[in-house]
Amino acid sequence: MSAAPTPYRLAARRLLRDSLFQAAREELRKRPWAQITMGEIARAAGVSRQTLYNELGSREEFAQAFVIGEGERFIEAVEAAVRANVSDPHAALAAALELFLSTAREDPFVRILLNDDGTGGMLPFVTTRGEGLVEWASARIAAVMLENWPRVAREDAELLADALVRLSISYVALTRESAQRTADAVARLLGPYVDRVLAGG
Amino acid sequence: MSAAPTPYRLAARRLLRDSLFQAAREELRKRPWAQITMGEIARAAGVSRQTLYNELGSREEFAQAFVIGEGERFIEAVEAAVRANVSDPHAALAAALELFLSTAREDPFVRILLNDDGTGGMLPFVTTRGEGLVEWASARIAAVMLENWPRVAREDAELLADALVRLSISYVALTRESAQRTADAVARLLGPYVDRVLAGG
DNA sequence: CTCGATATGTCAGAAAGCTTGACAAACACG
DNA sequence: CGTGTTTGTCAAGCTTTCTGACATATCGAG
Repeated sequence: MSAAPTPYRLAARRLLRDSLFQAAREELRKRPWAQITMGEIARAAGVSRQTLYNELGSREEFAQAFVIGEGERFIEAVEAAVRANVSDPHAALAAALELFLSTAREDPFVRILLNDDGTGGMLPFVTTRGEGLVEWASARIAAVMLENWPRVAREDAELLADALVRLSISYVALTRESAQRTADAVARLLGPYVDRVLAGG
Repeated sequence: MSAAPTPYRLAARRLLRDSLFQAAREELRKRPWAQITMGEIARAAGVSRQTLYNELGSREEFAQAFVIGEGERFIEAVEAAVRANVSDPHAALAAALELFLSTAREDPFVRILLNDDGTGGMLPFVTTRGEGLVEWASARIAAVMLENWPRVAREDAELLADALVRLSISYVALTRESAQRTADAVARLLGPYVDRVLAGG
């Protein structure tokens, strides 16, 4: 059926997607999402409109994939924070969340997201239309948990990861306290559950 | 006729060439040039043999292009050294040469070149078959000279650059003294000529 | 509300690039 | 000297991208 694509093919594919996302990123610096045309993105990437549709499906799918792509920048740091605190799960939780919150707030793209006045921005793609993003991020988080704490049941890890991702998004969107205090608070909140699942049930 | 290629097309082209060069680089770590097949390079890059030939022409042309590609790593540092010494051309000359010699000697690929026992290595492609390399490098050097010292005549810059490139290659291939002393010596040797052409005649 | 303009999503056909299998010529080795 | 490998090239087949066109949906102006 689908034979394994050669290394070069894979790289070319990634290059294409990256070019399109890069183009979108640059357009987003100039005007909000609603005012950016699929055709403009394609043209800015130096590619035909059809190619964009072939690769990303639709405007909706493009936006979701784009948001997930932006998330890559954060998830790696988060995963590293977890791995650096394998011996102390509570600390890992707090560190990862704190790292995420503090770096996200300084990120140019996140700032654009937060500046959304509700008319034509990309905010829906991390909230109401954010299924893809949440699924993707929580799968990554659950994976890193299972990798580092093998005694945790898959179901438990997935629930925890899902909740964490949702809380993280919420706290980025609407900050009450410092990243530090927020992270500690969430760590206290979820600590008991963590202890329970770590004990194996 | 040849319409301007779009950004993505250019990037894809570069990706292809880079993949092929990368593959060659890795093969060269295992065995000498003469024992490496065009087919092996293509396969290692995940591309068909035909594509390699379409892109690079022939084994000979591939080797020349490859050597020039490796040269990119050095020429940038050299150009930077020149730009950092615009006010003192003698110092620029010495600094650039010294930088080139000392970094080149530590470079993995250059070491492979120097280990050539004469049977089947790539050494010819920087010496007897090095027209492409010398032309390319001296054009780059001449360009950076003309850019920084506009009073110099094109012809004079080209002669100087050509000689410098040839001397550089020779000194890398066959070192007598430290990079420092060699660079100073060459700077003394060519200093008078530099003064003359800088004076505009 | 309707009209006109623009954007989305899709399609078929042309063009470009990559792959495959084959081949003659050159070369290398035993 | 012959056998096997490599080089360089070709044609045919696929895949991907481009182009122009189209129906449909959406938005703004009058």
